[in-house]
Amino acid sequence: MGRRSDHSRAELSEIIVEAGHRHMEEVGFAHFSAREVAKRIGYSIGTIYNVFGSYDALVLAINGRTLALWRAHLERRLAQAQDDRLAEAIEAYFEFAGKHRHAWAAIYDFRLPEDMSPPEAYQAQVRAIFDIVVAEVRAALPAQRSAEAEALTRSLLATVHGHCVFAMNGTFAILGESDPTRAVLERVREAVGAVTALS
Amino acid sequence: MGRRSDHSRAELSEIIVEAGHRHMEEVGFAHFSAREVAKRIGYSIGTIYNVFGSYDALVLAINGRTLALWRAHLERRLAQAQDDRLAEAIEAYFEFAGKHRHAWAAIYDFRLPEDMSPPEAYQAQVRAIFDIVVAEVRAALPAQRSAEAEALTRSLLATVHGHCVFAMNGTFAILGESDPTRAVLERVREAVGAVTALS
DNA sequence: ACGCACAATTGAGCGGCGTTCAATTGTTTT
DNA sequence: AAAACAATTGAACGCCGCTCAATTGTGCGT
Repeated sequence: MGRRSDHSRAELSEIIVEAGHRHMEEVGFAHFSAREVAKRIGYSIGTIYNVFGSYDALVLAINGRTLALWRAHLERRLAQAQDDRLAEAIEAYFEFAGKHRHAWAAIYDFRLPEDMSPPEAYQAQVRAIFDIVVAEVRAALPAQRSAEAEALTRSLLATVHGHCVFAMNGTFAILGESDPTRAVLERVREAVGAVTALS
Repeated sequence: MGRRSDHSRAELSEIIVEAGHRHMEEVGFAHFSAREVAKRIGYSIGTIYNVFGSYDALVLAINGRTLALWRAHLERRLAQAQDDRLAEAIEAYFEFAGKHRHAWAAIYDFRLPEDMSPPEAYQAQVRAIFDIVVAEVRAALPAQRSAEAEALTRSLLATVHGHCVFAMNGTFAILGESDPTRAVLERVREAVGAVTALS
């Protein structure tokens, strides 16, 4: 058909995303380049564009893979969790961000044009992670208050995320915070405790 | 001396940062360009590099200006605050981010090389904003607990920041959160309340 | 008056980027 | 054998960050 190896679009898409993810992991969003991904898999730049159509779509696919890995990491850590599952989830959040700094940061560094929203598959990845955490928050809440689990989880995810961002981007270093996970665990316990307290 | 207008380096630096800030505000970090800044002020690209030395230093100067504007905004809103000063501070945080979306996001989109840390003047801007908030948090705490104000403020800033990020980047839209400031205000009240409660 | 050091400014040139698309190659189908 | 199809290429375009030898005007010493 074409020439050298002749993968189907679907196969190539996999290969590109995998190599792209590695490249992102190594150099970070600011130095990521579609041309370099092409070079690494031995294809030309044109092929990347035939498969993904645009730089944005390529980055979105790579970030989607990062989200999938993140979710897998979270599930693995929760599967082996003892009693304190919320603490385990928070540590898993920080651990993934720390182990995959560049790929993790790329999720937030990349923004698609203001008038577009991410494809459904990408949004589903976000919700999948959310759903895992909702289950843990709901389990930590009194049964008669479990209707509040989703709203509380959105807020607690944002809380954990904020601490993680400040830990990774140096803001906490500037401000003298040395133990971000302890701090955020306190915040989460207070929030859960506040719901539990008023029975 | 040179030619057209012959500003001193210090004057030019001001002019560049101002035009650069406007450009950043208009197009965002991803489409910001030093060449475009030069074009806008009627200078050549070379002059930008004579003054700032690198693209990174230029962006850092522009982000420093954004932080200064942010701090001024915060002070203005707190000066006209009624009773609930913490709520006012949170609203000011969100309001600035909303009014200056692109410039605000650029503070976090930009990362300097891993082995470098931001110049002291930049760090001072971050601490200046922190100090304003510390004063408010301390005022909300029982007198005998004010030693905890700084650690708590670091954590609460991260909490507010996380909610603001999710509000601005669409994560809250995906998850169905429609009132982020209400949510974060609850978290802040719980955290302050937890310190106040155990006398 | 003259020359000289100095400060400010230029812009062509380099390599790299995202993006496009006519051309090429090999496989299927007819 | 020819026509349709799928995969792949890479030169070309306009943009980017960055460098630096050359240029222009000012003020100062003599």
